[in-house]
Amino acid sequence: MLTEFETMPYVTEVKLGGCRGSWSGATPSSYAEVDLEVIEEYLQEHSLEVQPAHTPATSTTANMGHQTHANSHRDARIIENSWAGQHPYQWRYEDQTPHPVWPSPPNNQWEHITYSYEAPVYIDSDSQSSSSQYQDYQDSPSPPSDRGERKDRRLPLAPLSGKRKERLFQFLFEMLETPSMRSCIWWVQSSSGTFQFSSQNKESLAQLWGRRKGNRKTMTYQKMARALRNYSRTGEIHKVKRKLTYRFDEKTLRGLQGDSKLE
DNA sequence: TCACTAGGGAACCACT
DNA sequence: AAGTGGTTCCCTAGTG
Repeated sequence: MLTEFETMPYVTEVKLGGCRGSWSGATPSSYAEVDLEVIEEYLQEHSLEVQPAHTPATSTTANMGHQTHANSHRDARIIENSWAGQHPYQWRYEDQTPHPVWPSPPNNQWEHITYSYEAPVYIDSDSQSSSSQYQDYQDSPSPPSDRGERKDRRLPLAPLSGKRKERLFQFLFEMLETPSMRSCIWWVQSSSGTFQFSSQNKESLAQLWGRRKGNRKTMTYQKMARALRNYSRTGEIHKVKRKLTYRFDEKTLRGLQGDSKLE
Protein backbone atom coordinates (compact mmCIF):
# COMPACT_ATOMS: atom_id res chain seq x y z
CA MET A 1 0.00 0.00 0.00
CA LEU A 2 1.23 3.39 -0.84
CA THR A 3 1.83 5.48 2.17
CA GLU A 4 2.13 8.81 0.53
CA PHE A 5 0.86 10.44 -2.54
CA GLU A 6 2.96 9.98 -5.56
CA THR A 7 3.26 11.61 -8.84
CA MET A 8 3.00 9.60 -11.94
CA PRO A 9 3.14 11.62 -15.05
CA TYR A 10 0.86 10.91 -17.88
CA VAL A 11 0.78 12.67 -21.13
CA THR A 12 -1.97 12.71 -23.59
CA GLU A 13 -2.63 14.79 -26.58
CA VAL A 14 -6.15 15.87 -27.12
CA LYS A 15 -6.59 16.87 -30.68
CA LEU A 16 -10.16 17.53 -31.27
CA GLY A 17 -11.76 16.43 -34.38
CA GLY A 18 -9.46 13.53 -34.04
CA CYS A 19 -9.35 11.51 -30.90
CA ARG A 20 -11.53 13.51 -28.61
CA GLY A 21 -10.25 13.09 -25.16
CA SER A 22 -8.73 9.81 -25.94
CA TRP A 23 -6.16 8.58 -23.55
CA SER A 24 -3.06 8.03 -25.53
CA GLY A 25 -1.36 6.04 -22.86
CA ALA A 26 1.93 7.64 -23.65
CA THR A 27 4.82 6.44 -21.65
CA PRO A 28 6.16 8.75 -18.97
CA SER A 29 9.27 9.20 -21.00
CA SER A 30 7.40 10.78 -23.85
CA TYR A 31 6.67 14.06 -22.21
CA ALA A 32 5.23 16.66 -24.41
CA GLU A 33 6.38 20.17 -24.01
CA VAL A 34 3.46 22.17 -22.88
CA ASP A 35 2.09 24.19 -25.71
CA LEU A 36 2.34 27.66 -24.31
CA GLU A 37 1.21 29.51 -27.36
CA VAL A 38 -2.38 29.52 -26.27
CA ILE A 39 -1.41 30.42 -22.76
CA GLU A 40 0.81 33.17 -23.98
CA GLU A 41 -1.99 34.63 -25.99
CA TYR A 42 -4.19 34.47 -22.99
CA LEU A 43 -1.56 36.07 -20.80
CA GLN A 44 -1.05 38.85 -23.25
CA GLU A 45 -4.71 39.62 -23.20
CA HIS A 46 -4.77 39.64 -19.45
CA SER A 47 -1.59 41.55 -19.00
CA LEU A 48 -3.27 44.43 -20.71
CA GLU A 49 -6.04 44.43 -18.23
CA VAL A 50 -5.97 45.92 -14.84
CA GLN A 51 -6.12 42.77 -12.88
CA PRO A 52 -7.83 42.36 -9.62
CA ALA A 53 -6.11 40.29 -7.00
CA HIS A 54 -6.20 37.43 -9.43
CA THR A 55 -7.84 36.46 -12.63
CA PRO A 56 -10.78 34.27 -11.97
CA ALA A 57 -11.49 31.06 -13.71
CA THR A 58 -14.41 32.59 -15.47
CA SER A 59 -12.43 35.07 -17.44
CA THR A 60 -9.73 32.52 -17.85
CA THR A 61 -11.99 29.98 -19.33
CA ALA A 62 -13.82 32.49 -21.37
CA ASN A 63 -10.66 33.60 -22.99
CA MET A 64 -9.34 30.15 -23.39
CA GLY A 65 -12.39 29.44 -25.43
CA HIS A 66 -12.53 25.80 -24.60
CA GLN A 67 -13.98 25.75 -21.18
CA THR A 68 -17.37 27.23 -21.61
CA HIS A 69 -18.88 24.67 -19.36
CA ALA A 70 -16.62 25.64 -16.55
CA ASN A 71 -18.90 28.20 -14.98
CA SER A 72 -21.43 25.64 -14.06
CA HIS A 73 -18.73 23.82 -12.18
CA ARG A 74 -17.24 26.75 -10.43
CA ASP A 75 -18.73 26.05 -7.07
CA ALA A 76 -17.44 22.54 -7.19
CA ARG A 77 -14.09 23.53 -8.52
CA ILE A 78 -12.13 22.99 -5.39
CA ILE A 79 -12.79 19.42 -4.55
CA GLU A 80 -10.61 16.50 -3.78
CA ASN A 81 -8.98 14.89 -6.73
CA SER A 82 -10.98 17.16 -8.89
CA TRP A 83 -8.06 18.28 -10.91
CA ALA A 84 -9.57 21.66 -10.38
CA GLY A 85 -12.89 20.01 -10.83
CA GLN A 86 -13.48 21.10 -14.35
CA HIS A 87 -12.63 17.83 -15.93
CA PRO A 88 -13.34 15.36 -13.22
CA TYR A 89 -11.52 12.16 -13.48
CA GLN A 90 -11.29 9.04 -11.49
CA TRP A 91 -8.43 6.86 -10.54
CA ARG A 92 -8.77 3.21 -11.25
CA TYR A 93 -6.50 0.88 -9.43
CA GLU A 94 -5.33 -2.15 -11.26
CA ASP A 95 -2.55 -4.26 -9.91
CA GLN A 96 -1.94 -1.50 -7.39
CA THR A 97 -1.16 0.83 -10.22
CA PRO A 98 -3.42 3.79 -10.54
CA HIS A 99 -4.68 4.68 -13.97
CA PRO A 100 -6.52 7.81 -14.78
CA VAL A 101 -9.91 7.40 -16.32
CA TRP A 102 -10.10 10.28 -18.68
CA PRO A 103 -13.28 12.12 -19.23
CA SER A 104 -14.45 12.93 -22.67
CA PRO A 105 -13.92 16.57 -23.42
CA PRO A 106 -16.89 18.68 -24.25
CA ASN A 107 -18.06 18.23 -27.77
CA ASN A 108 -16.51 20.54 -30.28
CA GLN A 109 -14.42 22.23 -27.68
CA TRP A 110 -10.67 22.52 -27.31
CA GLU A 111 -10.52 22.69 -31.05
CA HIS A 112 -7.00 23.24 -32.20
CA ILE A 113 -5.77 22.90 -28.71
CA THR A 114 -2.91 20.60 -28.08
CA TYR A 115 -3.29 19.44 -24.57
CA SER A 116 -0.67 17.76 -22.56
CA TYR A 117 -1.42 16.29 -19.25
CA GLU A 118 0.80 15.28 -16.45
CA ALA A 119 -1.55 13.95 -13.92
CA PRO A 120 -0.84 13.50 -10.27
CA VAL A 121 -1.53 10.33 -8.48
CA TYR A 122 -2.85 11.33 -5.18
CA ILE A 123 -3.35 9.26 -2.12
CA ASP A 124 -5.45 11.29 0.22
CA SER A 125 -3.26 12.28 3.09
CA ASP A 126 -6.25 12.54 5.36
CA SER A 127 -6.53 8.81 5.39
CA GLN A 128 -2.88 8.15 5.76
CA SER A 129 -1.03 6.88 8.69
CA SER A 130 0.91 9.27 10.80
CA SER A 131 4.06 8.17 9.05
CA SER A 132 3.27 10.44 6.19
CA GLN A 133 5.76 13.19 5.80
CA TYR A 134 3.09 15.37 4.40
CA GLN A 135 0.82 14.76 7.32
CA ASP A 136 3.59 15.56 9.67
CA TYR A 137 4.25 18.76 7.93
CA GLN A 138 0.65 19.67 7.86
CA ASP A 139 0.30 19.20 11.53
CA SER A 140 3.32 21.18 12.38
CA PRO A 141 2.75 24.78 13.23
CA SER A 142 3.87 27.45 10.90
CA PRO A 143 7.41 28.44 11.49
CA PRO A 144 7.71 31.49 13.64
CA SER A 145 8.10 34.53 11.56
CA ASP A 146 10.02 37.57 12.54
CA ARG A 147 7.68 39.46 10.30
CA GLY A 148 4.55 38.03 11.79
CA GLU A 149 3.00 41.42 12.29
CA ARG A 150 2.93 41.86 8.57
CA LYS A 151 0.54 38.99 8.14
CA ASP A 152 -2.43 41.21 8.70
CA ARG A 153 -1.59 43.40 5.84
CA ARG A 154 -0.65 40.80 3.27
CA LEU A 155 -4.29 40.40 2.42
CA PRO A 156 -6.97 41.28 1.44
CA LEU A 157 -6.91 39.45 -1.76
CA ALA A 158 -10.18 41.00 -2.61
CA PRO A 159 -9.97 43.39 -5.47
CA LEU A 160 -7.14 45.67 -4.72
CA SER A 161 -7.22 49.24 -5.69
CA GLY A 162 -7.11 48.01 -9.22
CA LYS A 163 -3.53 48.74 -10.00
CA ARG A 164 -1.52 46.73 -7.60
CA LYS A 165 0.69 44.27 -9.37
CA GLU A 166 -0.27 40.69 -9.34
CA ARG A 167 1.62 38.69 -6.80
CA LEU A 168 3.27 35.37 -7.38
CA PHE A 169 0.88 33.33 -5.27
CA GLN A 170 -2.03 34.90 -7.08
CA PHE A 171 -0.48 33.99 -10.38
CA LEU A 172 0.06 30.44 -9.20
CA PHE A 173 -3.52 30.15 -8.04
CA GLU A 174 -4.68 31.40 -11.37
CA MET A 175 -2.53 28.85 -13.13
CA LEU A 176 -3.89 26.14 -10.89
CA GLU A 177 -7.35 27.13 -11.99
CA THR A 178 -6.38 27.18 -15.63
CA PRO A 179 -6.96 23.77 -17.21
CA SER A 180 -4.40 24.25 -19.91
CA MET A 181 -1.69 24.69 -17.29
CA ARG A 182 -2.17 21.31 -15.73
CA SER A 183 0.90 20.02 -17.41
CA CYS A 184 2.84 22.64 -15.46
CA ILE A 185 1.11 22.83 -12.12
CA TRP A 186 -1.74 21.01 -10.44
CA TRP A 187 -3.56 20.58 -7.21
CA VAL A 188 -2.33 17.72 -5.10
CA GLN A 189 -4.98 18.38 -2.49
CA SER A 190 -6.98 21.41 -3.34
CA SER A 191 -8.84 21.50 -0.05
CA SER A 192 -5.59 22.06 1.81
CA GLY A 193 -4.15 24.22 -0.93
CA THR A 194 -1.38 21.80 -1.73
CA PHE A 195 -0.05 22.00 -5.24
CA GLN A 196 2.84 20.66 -7.22
CA PHE A 197 4.95 21.77 -10.13
CA SER A 198 5.77 19.54 -13.02
CA SER A 199 9.44 18.76 -13.14
CA GLN A 200 9.18 18.84 -16.91
CA ASN A 201 7.30 22.09 -17.33
CA LYS A 202 8.13 24.09 -14.25
CA GLU A 203 10.54 26.21 -16.25
CA SER A 204 7.80 27.06 -18.73
CA LEU A 205 5.58 28.17 -15.92
CA ALA A 206 8.37 30.26 -14.47
CA GLN A 207 8.93 31.87 -17.84
CA LEU A 208 5.27 32.79 -18.02
CA TRP A 209 5.54 34.40 -14.62
CA GLY A 210 8.60 36.31 -15.65
CA ARG A 211 6.93 37.40 -18.85
CA ARG A 212 3.87 38.57 -17.01
CA LYS A 213 6.01 40.56 -14.63
CA GLY A 214 7.97 41.96 -17.51
CA ASN A 215 11.27 40.95 -16.06
CA ARG A 216 14.41 41.88 -17.87
CA LYS A 217 15.83 38.41 -17.65
CA THR A 218 14.23 35.05 -18.13
CA MET A 219 12.57 33.79 -15.01
CA THR A 220 13.62 30.32 -13.98
CA TYR A 221 12.12 27.87 -11.57
CA GLN A 222 15.07 28.39 -9.30
CA LYS A 223 14.39 32.08 -9.04
CA MET A 224 10.68 31.58 -8.74
CA ALA A 225 11.29 29.04 -5.97
CA ARG A 226 13.40 31.64 -4.22
CA ALA A 227 10.38 33.91 -4.19
CA LEU A 228 8.28 31.02 -2.92
CA ARG A 229 10.72 30.49 -0.11
CA ASN A 230 10.25 34.08 0.88
CA TYR A 231 6.58 33.24 1.30
CA SER A 232 7.45 30.83 4.06
CA ARG A 233 8.59 33.81 6.09
CA THR A 234 5.41 35.72 5.51
CA GLY A 235 3.36 32.55 5.86
CA GLU A 236 1.52 32.82 2.59
CA ILE A 237 2.88 29.61 1.13
CA HIS A 238 4.68 26.79 2.88
CA LYS A 239 7.00 24.24 1.45
CA VAL A 240 5.76 20.71 1.71
CA LYS A 241 8.37 18.09 2.35
CA ARG A 242 7.85 16.69 -1.04
CA LYS A 243 9.51 17.39 -4.30
CA LEU A 244 8.21 20.48 -6.08
CA THR A 245 5.24 20.65 -3.74
CA TYR A 246 3.99 23.66 -1.85
CA ARG A 247 0.94 24.55 0.14
CA PHE A 248 -1.03 27.75 0.33
CA ASP A 249 -1.58 29.02 3.81
CA GLU A 250 -5.16 28.54 4.92
CA LYS A 251 -5.83 32.26 5.02
CA THR A 252 -4.19 32.80 1.70
CA LEU A 253 -6.22 30.03 0.13
CA ARG A 254 -9.44 31.31 1.63
CA GLY A 255 -8.65 34.73 0.32
CA LEU A 256 -7.94 33.46 -3.12
CA GLN A 257 -11.02 31.28 -3.21
CA GLY A 258 -13.21 33.94 -1.75
CA ASP A 259 -11.88 36.40 -4.20
CA SER A 260 -12.61 33.99 -6.98
CA LYS A 261 -16.23 33.76 -5.96
CA LEU A 262 -16.63 37.49 -5.91
CA GLU A 263 -16.13 37.59 -9.63
C1' DT B 1 30.14 11.80 -9.31
C1' DC B 2 26.36 14.26 -11.01
C1' DA B 3 21.90 16.33 -11.63
C1' DC B 4 18.21 18.03 -9.33
C1' DT B 5 15.99 20.26 -5.59
C1' DA B 6 15.86 22.96 -1.45
C1' DG B 7 17.30 26.65 1.72
C1' DG B 8 18.93 31.02 2.47
C1' DG B 9 22.13 35.41 2.46
C1' DA B 10 22.73 39.52 0.18
C1' DA B 11 22.37 43.13 -3.10
C1' DC B 12 19.46 45.02 -6.15
C1' DC B 13 15.22 46.81 -8.57
C1' DA B 14 10.46 48.50 -9.55
C1' DC B 15 6.69 50.08 -7.56
C1' DT B 16 3.59 52.10 -4.01
C1' DA C 1 12.40 58.31 1.43
C1' DA C 2 10.89 54.07 3.19
C1' DG C 3 8.63 49.80 2.74
C1' DT C 4 7.10 45.99 -0.06
C1' DG C 5 7.53 42.23 -3.11
C1' DG C 6 10.00 40.29 -5.59
C1' DT C 7 14.55 39.40 -8.72
C1' DT C 8 19.10 37.97 -9.37
C1' DC C 9 23.23 35.82 -8.03
C1' DC C 10 25.55 32.90 -5.32
C1' DC C 11 26.67 29.26 -2.13
C1' DT C 12 25.70 25.12 0.47
C1' DA C 13 23.34 20.81 1.55
C1' DG C 14 20.47 16.67 0.84
C1' DT C 15 18.97 13.05 -2.14
C1' DG C 16 18.65 9.49 -5.68
